[in-house]
Amino acid sequence: MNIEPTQLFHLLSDDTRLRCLVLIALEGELCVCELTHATGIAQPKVSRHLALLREAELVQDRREGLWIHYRLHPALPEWVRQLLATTAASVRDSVPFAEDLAALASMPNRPGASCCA
Amino acid sequence: MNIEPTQLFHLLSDDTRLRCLVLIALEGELCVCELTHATGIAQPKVSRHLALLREAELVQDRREGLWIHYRLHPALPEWVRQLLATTAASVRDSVPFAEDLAALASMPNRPGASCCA
DNA sequence: ACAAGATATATGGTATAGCATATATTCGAT
DNA sequence: ATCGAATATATGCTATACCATATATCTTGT
Repeated sequence: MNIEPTQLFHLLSDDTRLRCLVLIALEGELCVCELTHATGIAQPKVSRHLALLREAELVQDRREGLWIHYRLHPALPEWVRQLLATTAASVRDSVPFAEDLAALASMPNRPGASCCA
Repeated sequence: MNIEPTQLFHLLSDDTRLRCLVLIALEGELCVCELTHATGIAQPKVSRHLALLREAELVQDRREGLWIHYRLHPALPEWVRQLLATTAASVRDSVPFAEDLAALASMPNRPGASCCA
């Protein structure tokens, strides 16, 4: 992937996209319903913004039955990965990110890897 | 300063602003005519974008005679400073940033600190 | 048939560009 | 000292392009 810096920053400049990306960066892999539940944002809106992140190859999707899981794209350049980590670490304790993480943690019936012991 | 992450990223998502910020981050302090010369962007355009960066307190200006020098704002949070450094380091060898740096280096009569021995 | 997710379209708001012009500061001449 | 010109930078104004939202609809898998 060979994203222009300005394009990267533009993708990060939207609330819906940044919240989803921070959650994905911190949790590793999340499906749309988890992102929707965590943020309280309408599903079509989440889906549309995830599509933009996917088209730019910032995230990669993986289907598993009904669910589609999103994770950071494996081919992400190191500086982008580092930038996302720095950002996620610095915002995870402030609104709305802390609330998103809390809502995600208390979500019942999560489909992802958080299933068993 | 207490900038919202999305606002920060929006400011970085414009070519003119990012080029100016990278130059300032790498050079320490630059005046408008240096930024104009280095980038080849029209002066009013540079000025207007610097004003946006100044209003967001990403940069600080200092008048010295005719010249107004811009530097990164001293009160910048550490993670923002780190993010800018990571970004600048990773783009400084690619277009258009490398050309900007070269044009700046070969600029005659620079007003800044590059004066005397 | 139902559930999860994706997409199309219309629309309203906002950012940007470009030109012209305004302000500030210095310098030279009288 | 004052006036005027020149240089550096900033700002009004307007047209335009872009982006995000919302609603409805479509697709895919069980």
